[in-house]
Amino acid sequence: MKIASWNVNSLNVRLPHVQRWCEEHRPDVLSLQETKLADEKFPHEALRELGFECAFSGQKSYNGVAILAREPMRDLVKDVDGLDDPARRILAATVGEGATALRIINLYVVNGQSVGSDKYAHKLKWLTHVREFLRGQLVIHPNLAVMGDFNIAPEDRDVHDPEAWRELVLCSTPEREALDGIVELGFSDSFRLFSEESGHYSWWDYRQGAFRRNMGLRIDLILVSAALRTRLKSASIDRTPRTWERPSDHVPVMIDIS
DNA sequence: ATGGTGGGTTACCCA
Repeated sequence: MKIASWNVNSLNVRLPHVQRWCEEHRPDVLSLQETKLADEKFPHEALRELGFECAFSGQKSYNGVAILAREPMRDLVKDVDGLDDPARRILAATVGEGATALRIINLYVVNGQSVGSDKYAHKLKWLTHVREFLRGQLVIHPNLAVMGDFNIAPEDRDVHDPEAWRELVLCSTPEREALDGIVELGFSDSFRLFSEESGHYSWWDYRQGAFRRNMGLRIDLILVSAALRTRLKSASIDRTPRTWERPSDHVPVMIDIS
């Protein structure tokens, strides 16, 4: 069973990429971030033709998350206790039935703009509330995967130039501690169970030829619960869509579970 | 040196 996550930076623009990638990789579940579409504009017909059920929580212009799945989804959650946030950044859904049912939580974490800004403070507060939500979800749903654009590079080995990024937004110590606090609830960063080395990134700035020079960050993650970890067969990042015409600045990350 | 690119909308926008 393949589960993937991709910040598409406008599903309207990137729908052909999603179609192409899904035809090539056949994911069973795909979480999308930054769809930037109001729900009434969501392209569910095109995605149904690809074989997916769709759950989505969108808004015009900014943010927006969706989960595509081969099987019907239930128990959707779009808001979290304590977060009075109109931005559509969270979508939880249960895929499948019985013992193999899987809880998917799709996050588009607040970017935070710059260390010390109001948006940065909001990011840290947002992560605190999301952590409490995840703590509760983990109790109810042992087979849990939390994925998305975390807008945090977990460690220096996830950063192309750690010294240049030292204590900047996406890499600062308080952000990493907030992420650690989530992981310590009982998750594993799936990618790091299979690959230890640096140089593997999921996002490259559009500017200054950053992708060509591999000046990236690994900020798109799939966290798996302990129960799911025992079923994990692989975890990877697919750089190829970044080479396609008019790409997202992020690429898909994925796991394979038994 | 505050650039540069690419979404979105037509903005003191967001990444």
